[in-house]
Amino acid sequence: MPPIAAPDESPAAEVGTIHEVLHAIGDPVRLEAVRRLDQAPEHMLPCSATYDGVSKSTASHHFKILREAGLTERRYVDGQLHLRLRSDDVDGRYPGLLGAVLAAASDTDQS
Amino acid sequence: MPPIAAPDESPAAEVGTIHEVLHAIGDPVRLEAVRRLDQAPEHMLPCSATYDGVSKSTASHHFKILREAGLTERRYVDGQLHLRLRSDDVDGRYPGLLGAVLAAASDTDQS
DNA sequence: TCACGGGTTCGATGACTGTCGAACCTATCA
DNA sequence: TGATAGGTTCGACAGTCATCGAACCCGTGA
Repeated sequence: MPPIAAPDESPAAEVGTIHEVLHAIGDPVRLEAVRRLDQAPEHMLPCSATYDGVSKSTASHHFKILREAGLTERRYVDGQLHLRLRSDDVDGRYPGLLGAVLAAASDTDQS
Repeated sequence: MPPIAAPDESPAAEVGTIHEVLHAIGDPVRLEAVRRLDQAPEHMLPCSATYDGVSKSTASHHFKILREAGLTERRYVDGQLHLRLRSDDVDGRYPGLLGAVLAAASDTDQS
């Protein structure tokens, strides 16, 4: 079954301002979610696979921030809600930003 | 007179973690300061030339955050305290990050 | 239809953070 | 030496924000 947009998510939000984007990835939990999405097939993961160490409700709050900053969107895959990183859109708006941030975040993760 | 390090600033701090750096530039006042420094000769400006719209004490608080994240250092030039952006060090640690962030910040500034 | 897994919203809370003015510090100059 | 410009530290404060559990919502399957 191909990815289906979540009900309230067509069309996707615009990529936010640089301030919004930096604020969104400036939180460690959110940066980690973005990093995992970036490394996942089709940049997509079930929500629950994007975080550890916080509660479901805290995670949900973080998802909202990422979504509203235009970094992610929601998709139903096989009946389960996934997050997809909109790296194409973000890269179009801020060339090189995600790459540099994620390279740094991955270095940190491996150290 | 060549730039002299401020008294408590030899050696310069290390460039901080990606979390620290993103947090530092995630504030609009601080991002603007970094943007101005990036565009200044030798990436250096008098402190007072790096901000508008906040008080001296607030600015000083922001300078401290930038400095402790390893993004800037202090220098006396002609008897006046300047800030210098350590773009070489930051670029060495996080290649492409500053460039992408500042390109985005400059786009925003010109719009 | 009911149960369940998975995610969202709400309200509360404590921690964090940007902000300011006052007092202070530093370098410079008359 | 005293004054000044420019920056720092301190304390206070209001607003923000990450966090949580409870209640709720949604999609799915028995």
